[in-house]
Amino acid sequence: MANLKQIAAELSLSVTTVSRALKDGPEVQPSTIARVKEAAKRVGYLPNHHGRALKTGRTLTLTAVLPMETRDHLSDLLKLPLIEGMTLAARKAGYSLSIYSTTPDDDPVESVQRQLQAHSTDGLIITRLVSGDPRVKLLLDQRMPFVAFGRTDLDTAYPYVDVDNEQIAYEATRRLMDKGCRRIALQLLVPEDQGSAMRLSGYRKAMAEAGIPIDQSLIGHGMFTMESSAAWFDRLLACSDPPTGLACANELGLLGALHALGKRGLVPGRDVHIVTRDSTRLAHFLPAKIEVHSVDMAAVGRKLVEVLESRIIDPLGPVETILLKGEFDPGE
Amino acid sequence: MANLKQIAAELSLSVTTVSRALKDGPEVQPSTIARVKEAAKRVGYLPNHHGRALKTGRTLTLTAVLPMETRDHLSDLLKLPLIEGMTLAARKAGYSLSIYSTTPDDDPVESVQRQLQAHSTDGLIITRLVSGDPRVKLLLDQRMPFVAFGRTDLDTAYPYVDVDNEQIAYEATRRLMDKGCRRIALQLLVPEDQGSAMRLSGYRKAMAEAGIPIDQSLIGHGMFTMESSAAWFDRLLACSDPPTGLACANELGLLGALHALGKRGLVPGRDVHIVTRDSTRLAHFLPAKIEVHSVDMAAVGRKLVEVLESRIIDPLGPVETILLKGEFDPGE
DNA sequence: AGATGCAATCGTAACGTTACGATTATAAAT
DNA sequence: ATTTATAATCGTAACGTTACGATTGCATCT
Repeated sequence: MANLKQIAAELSLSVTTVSRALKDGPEVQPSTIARVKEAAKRVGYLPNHHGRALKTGRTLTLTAVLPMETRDHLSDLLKLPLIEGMTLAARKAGYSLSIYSTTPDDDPVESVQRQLQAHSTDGLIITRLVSGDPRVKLLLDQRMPFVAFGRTDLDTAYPYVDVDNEQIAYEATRRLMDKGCRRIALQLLVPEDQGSAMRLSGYRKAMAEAGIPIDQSLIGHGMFTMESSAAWFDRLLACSDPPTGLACANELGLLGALHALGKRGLVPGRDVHIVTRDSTRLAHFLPAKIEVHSVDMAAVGRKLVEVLESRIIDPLGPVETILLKGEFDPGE
Repeated sequence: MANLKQIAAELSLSVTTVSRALKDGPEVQPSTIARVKEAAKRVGYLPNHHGRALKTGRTLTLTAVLPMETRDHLSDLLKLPLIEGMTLAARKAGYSLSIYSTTPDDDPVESVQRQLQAHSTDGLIITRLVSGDPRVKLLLDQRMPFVAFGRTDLDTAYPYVDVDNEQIAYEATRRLMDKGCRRIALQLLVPEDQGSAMRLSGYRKAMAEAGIPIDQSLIGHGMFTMESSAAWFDRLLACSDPPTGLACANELGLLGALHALGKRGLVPGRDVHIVTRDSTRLAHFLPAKIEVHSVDMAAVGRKLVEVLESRIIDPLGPVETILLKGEFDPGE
């Protein structure tokens, strides 16, 4: 296979000059640069990744640690555009992207540690942060460039990309108000989760602006199945003053809501208005009229790589944090 | 960071001996091996990927070339378990997996070529083979270990993993017959596609066994949207002797069929029986009674890696080809 | 003429690893 | 006591690259 040595021999140059010529070194004569580049192209030279990595310490590889969702495959819908966004952005920046899938019984800290020590990556993308995530501290300590998808409750600054849950919930609530709803149900996932807290805050803000008092019974937590979701919405619709606007937490929540409505013969878009999150695909195929507020996951992937890249280039630079806004899908 | 040199210095041994001890070389005294391993563990030694790759020529990296589906995001459902299967199997075998996403305007041959020449991977997984796929020839010529997901019409032998479309269509047809259907509609994607040809063959076989003549009007091609799919099924249902069994090509096809049925007030499972492919998720959430015949994509991913691995270990060994069967999802 | 500066190129060493032949020490055989 | 075999360890080179100081040639200035 072609390498610098061969090109050097062929042109009676030193390896050094060839190396420099290929990166347009200012010390090399323009005519020599041209000759070298021509020869490199002719013999199909591509730099050897490992020789370079060994010498420079840069691997031109990024690694994304992604948890496998064996339990809830619906949320996977979001993961694929994320992967696509990351891989393409990485490629554009000259990196290749390695995917490290973790199973539920993998120790997340250990999986990060292994990546660190094998020196096989220039930067890490971590996802699914937990409260006080130990990986953040570990990576900061070791000075391994990284970026997190999501925030957690740490007082140290670290680079992350996250979805602006507050804005999303605010806009969803406002949209339901625009449809005339005043009693609006908000479905959340885990109350202790940072994202859910932000969503609640956005909801509260919209309600306060409209001068509508908060009814705690319209705020629900912890529905992870369609069944439990349906049961909750069913209970709400059964009460004396039922909600006329529903903000679903995700796709499962939407299906639960539809189920509950169907049971009572209520029609979405007429009797009740629904806004849901990140369910473009499903909502698109359902006959019901549903508004979808979603985040461009491919953009999240791109941003993750961009932040990580700038982190690698300048590890001591300002800590970038990015919040991505959601948008309503255009109506049909 | 810990390396062989440091361990050697600490134990007053040569780098060679340490290197050998860590791989249980028979030339090293057992007591020395123990000492070395203890020291390695203590200082947190992990072999440097690039030093090793440079010396041995093996990178311990596999690369999967995956096309991005900007057009039809539904089929993506199948890709995520595929990725998960591949990454986990790769990890188990001591490899890391790199994802190379290609956009529709990437030249597939060039993308493979780049991987080849950068010497940055031990093996390639290629997908979406086209008729007479030039990549197969290229990779065989260059002796780069690879495995394909899917078959194509080449007379040269090459390793692949594929889905047994013939068996799947056969079983789907049989299942509909078991429900009492005799007029069975078969929806296919692209007629010139190898997979569709095999499906047709499986359908024909089942029909022949049951002594039912083939009605060409019940075999449909090339529906890539829900709308066109709905239109086709609608036309079928409108005719004088409509089908009572529908075999849908994929999720879009299923949605089209349901749409057509709903329009005429027909109920799946009562008036018409439906079998569809790889739509577990969607079918699970729809109220309609639908049978789903699906292939375990995580298993496909695992098999791809396993075949590729054995290819790397023994490039001149027998060419493995694997056909994976589909299965009906268990009823509720 | 000799010194000075600059442009262009070269040579050596190093990154961390492994392959392989050389070397030493120890025990067994003559 | 000398040879021979064996076990254990060492030293050197190499994989392909890049960093850096050294070297060469040539024009310019005093």
